[in-house]
Amino acid sequence: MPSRSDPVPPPTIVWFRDDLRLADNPALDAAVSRGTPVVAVYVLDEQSPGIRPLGGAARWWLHHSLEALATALRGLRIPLVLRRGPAEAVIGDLAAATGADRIVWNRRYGGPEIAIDKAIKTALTDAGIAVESFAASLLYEPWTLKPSTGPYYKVFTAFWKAARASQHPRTPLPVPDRAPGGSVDVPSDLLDDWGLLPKAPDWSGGLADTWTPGEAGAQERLQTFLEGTVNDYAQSRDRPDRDATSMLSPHLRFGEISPYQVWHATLARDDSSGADKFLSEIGWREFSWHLLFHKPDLATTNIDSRFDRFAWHRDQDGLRAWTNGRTGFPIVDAGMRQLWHTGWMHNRVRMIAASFLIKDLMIDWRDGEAWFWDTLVDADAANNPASWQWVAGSGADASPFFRVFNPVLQGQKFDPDGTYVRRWVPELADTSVKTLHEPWKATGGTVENYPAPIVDHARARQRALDAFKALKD
DNA sequence: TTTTGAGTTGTTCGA
DNA sequence: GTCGAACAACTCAAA
Repeated sequence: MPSRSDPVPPPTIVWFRDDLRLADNPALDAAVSRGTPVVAVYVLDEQSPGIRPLGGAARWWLHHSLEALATALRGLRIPLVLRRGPAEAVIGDLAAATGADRIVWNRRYGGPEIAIDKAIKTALTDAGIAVESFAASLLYEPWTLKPSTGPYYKVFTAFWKAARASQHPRTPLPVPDRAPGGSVDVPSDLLDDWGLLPKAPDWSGGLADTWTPGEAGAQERLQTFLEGTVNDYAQSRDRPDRDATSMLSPHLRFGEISPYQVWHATLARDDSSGADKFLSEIGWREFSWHLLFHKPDLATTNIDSRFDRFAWHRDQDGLRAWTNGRTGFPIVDAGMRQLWHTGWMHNRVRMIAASFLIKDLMIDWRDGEAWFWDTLVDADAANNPASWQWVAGSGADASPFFRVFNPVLQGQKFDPDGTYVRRWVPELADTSVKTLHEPWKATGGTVENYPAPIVDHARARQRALDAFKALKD
């Protein structure tokens, strides 16, 4: 037992970033296991070079997730210090103020984030403070998988095959024990002062109705998914009218749950083809980060540079109709309204909506990516741009240019009863299922309050095929 | 070095 | 109604 006169040992700082959880958190685990006081910090960094500011929906999520994290950490006797500013300065100040002799974090994989972390590591090490980092948010860190030819994987199937053959993901760590109490008392910002929540207008009601940010909410979502439809997942995942997907994406985005936890829980529950399919979606997340690591400007630059000369249409009216969910194509509008209301859109509908923007309207995929970045609760620096480039055909392993989704057929195929459309487009609630996905064919030709289609899809498709075909010359 | 098989998610057309 | 082919080559990754 330490006596009163013992000097307080220097604390360890745990820097939380995209890993807002206690369980399976290697950095936190390492800090607590030292047996000295622990200080946790989260830095809202909107100033370091290259950092992309969070979108509105993500800011809402972050606020609630940090609240949950602070509460959970209190149970471990660890204070969560909130600081705003450029990370290098903030972390340096905090290390000095606390007298910490060690700082730990879980690694990040975006270009600017890697540069920041590297600079901080150098500065702290030079100052005699130990730095240790861990793998926590990816099963396969981007540099650990390399094809026998070429610098990185550009085809998902090969990537995933190599990944699965390389190693089995480690077993998740439990929630650590309580840290020893200490007299570390560090001032913190007030979360409310960060202004992460929307005001005037507060558009977050639909988000609050849909989600429970935080580690407990993430675990609950995983359990619900695993108890339900995993074995049916391969078939049902494409149906936006059913609750057949895990909806774990925002929890994974903020690291409230780790892919290791998802991996092991899924396999413990089920080893069917549904589980396999679900895990391959985890694989797509890994693949996107693999791409971002090797292409840090993924959000701004076409992987296929031929697309640099493509004459995207500057169609403000079209873009506005799309963002507002008023294109006149029910499945597209339903998706865009689901996105606005809940901060999330079903994967199948994301593809349809993205294809419509890019191919039917010929609007730059970056405009769509930016809208999703602002409105999705799950957008991250890798998956959002990688997916948009995939639909555009400019990305790795991309969709061929002649693949143009037909919003009517897609609606009929994946929302056959119209349950999804009726839910999100109330103007169409009473429309017969026969014309629900092409309401311009309804008796009378129009549906009250619902817009006429802003393009003729057949003609738009041909226009897109011609334009994209010309790219290869 | 060269060869070979393969590549998330579609649509349309004609037989 | 159903089915296969065409759509466009090209690049990737492994043998």
